[in-house]
Amino acid sequence: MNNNDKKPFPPEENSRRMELVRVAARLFRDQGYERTTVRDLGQAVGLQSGSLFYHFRTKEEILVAVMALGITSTTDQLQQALALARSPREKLAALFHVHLTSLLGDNQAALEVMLYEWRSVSEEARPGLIVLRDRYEALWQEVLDEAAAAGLVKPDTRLLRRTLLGSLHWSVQWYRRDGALTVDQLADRMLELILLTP
Amino acid sequence: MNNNDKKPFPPEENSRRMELVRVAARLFRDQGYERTTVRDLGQAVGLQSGSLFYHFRTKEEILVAVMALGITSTTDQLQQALALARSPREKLAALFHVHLTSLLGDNQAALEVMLYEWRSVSEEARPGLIVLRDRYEALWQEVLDEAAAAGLVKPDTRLLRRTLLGSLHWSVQWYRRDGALTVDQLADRMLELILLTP
DNA sequence: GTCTATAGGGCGATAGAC
DNA sequence: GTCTATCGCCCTATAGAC
Repeated sequence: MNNNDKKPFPPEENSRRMELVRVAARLFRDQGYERTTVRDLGQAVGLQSGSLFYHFRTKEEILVAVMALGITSTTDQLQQALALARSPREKLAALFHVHLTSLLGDNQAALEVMLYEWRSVSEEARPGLIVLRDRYEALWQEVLDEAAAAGLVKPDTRLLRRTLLGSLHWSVQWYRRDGALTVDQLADRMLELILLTP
Repeated sequence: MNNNDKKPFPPEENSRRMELVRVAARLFRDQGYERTTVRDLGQAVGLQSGSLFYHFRTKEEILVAVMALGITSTTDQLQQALALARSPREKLAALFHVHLTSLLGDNQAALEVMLYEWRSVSEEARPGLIVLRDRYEALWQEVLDEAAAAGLVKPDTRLLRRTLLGSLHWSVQWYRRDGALTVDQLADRMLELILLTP
């Protein structure tokens, strides 16, 4: 099976392809997409650079796969957490905890690549990723609207969504895992900053 | 005069060099530093690519000059605005207005490059830029501490500084100049989101 | 200060053997 | 599915003329 008959964002069931995507996520995050060569990537997974092009048509296709993984797996985690939450307040907390865990936790470099490598995505590939991003942000919007209706946060929820996501995204620039705060503590304190009722 | 006898971050008095930096800022912001070639830059200023290296030793030196310009000019503007402000509340507003004007206004691509191209800066060049960034953030910290003492914002000012700067930085990803909000209106509404007393 | 010309190397991607 | 070998291109930076 070659990749020509794949849908744009398959569930990455194929484990070899999935492994490549995970390794690429780390390299792209650490060095940037443009600075990471296909030779770097091949070496990191124990392949010659040419062999990568059996699994992906282009280097950009790898980037798109990384970004799609980052946003879909975070969306999945958020959906699971929201299903367990039993109040607007708990749902609100889930937004912060899932996002920061995905961004700062030990498993995921992919979400960070999603946030910081948009400029390297071609016009053709953008729409598909935007759909995935919008789906994630729609979950945020729902929860924030519910929280505002319950008097937990200020009512300007569209701007609130954008500012909060900006705050969380930026945490990768300064958060240190060996610092004073755990990821969960950070999530709690960031939530506290925007709550109207302590 | 060659560039070998220049200080690390001169006031960019030389107007030819300054022009190069301004044009580079726009290209680096729009295409990214790595994707922008010295040929692109030469063409944009009407020079052959080789001629650029009379003004700068390396391409990276251009990036560093852009980033230094972005942060120092924003710091200057903030200092001027703070000198005119006559209350903690006015100072707080100045933080938002200056930052967003610098980031989203018509004159500055340099600050955006400062925020998003750190990965391309060599280890040797980073410390100098970090000093400039810390100077800017120290101004923020002072004003936020004063605002917290006056009961305007929550008291966790170190985290508040980081989350607010993240919120503002992220605005470049979604703000549209032809949209419903002017930059000043946006600054007011973002400020409103974190004020304890309306 | 800017030009022409090019050195010297790295890049993404392909072809064909196994 | 992976390897070896390599194509053709583009990159930053330099040398020397003007």
